[in-house]
Amino acid sequence: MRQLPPQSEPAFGFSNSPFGECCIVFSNDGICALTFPESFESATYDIEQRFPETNFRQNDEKARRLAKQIFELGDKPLMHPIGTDFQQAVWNALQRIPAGETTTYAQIADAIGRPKAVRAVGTAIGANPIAYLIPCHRVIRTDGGLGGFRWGLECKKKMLEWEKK
DNA sequence: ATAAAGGCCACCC
DNA sequence: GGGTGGCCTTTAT
Repeated sequence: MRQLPPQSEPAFGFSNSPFGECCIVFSNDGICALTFPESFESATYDIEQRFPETNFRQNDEKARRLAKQIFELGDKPLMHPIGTDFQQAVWNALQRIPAGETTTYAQIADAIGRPKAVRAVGTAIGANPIAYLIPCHRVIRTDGGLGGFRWGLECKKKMLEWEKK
C-alpha cells in the first residue's frame, strides 16, 4: 500500500532550527518531509525526486511557524510520510522510542516482527523522510557504535545531546 | 526478472 | 582493529 502524495495545498519552506537550517515540506494532510539540506538546490532537488508530478509553493512563513512548534514548543504536528508497508512499519516503531533513549537496529527489527531483516531496517531508517519528528537519530548499532545518519553524524550526536536533558 | 546497493550483525582473525 | 558472508528491501537496469 502506498499512500498518496501530498495533494491539498502542497508547499515547502525553510527555517532555522537547533540543528541548522531545515526544509519542511507539508500540505493540509500534514508534514511529509523535514530535511537538513546543504543548499536551496539540494533541497528542491530532493523534493523533486520524492514527489514528482507535484507542484509546491514556497511558504517560509509557515515553515518557520512549524519549526517553532516542533523545536521550541515540542509539539508533534500531524505527519504524512510516504513509503512502503515495510517502511511505514519501521517508521512507526521509531516513534515508540521515548525521547532521551536509544535503541538498536536489531531491536527495531524485532519490534516489527522481522528479526532477520536488520539490514533492511537500516536502509528503511535511512529513508526516513521526516527527520527529528520520526526519531531515526535514536537508533544506534548493537556494538555501541553510532551507526549512520543521513544528515551527518555530527547532527545525530547533537540531537541525542539535545534530548538528554 | 535480475542486479546492486545499502545508516546491520555475528563471527572469525 | 579489520574483513567476510548472510540477511532483506528497494531501486535501477
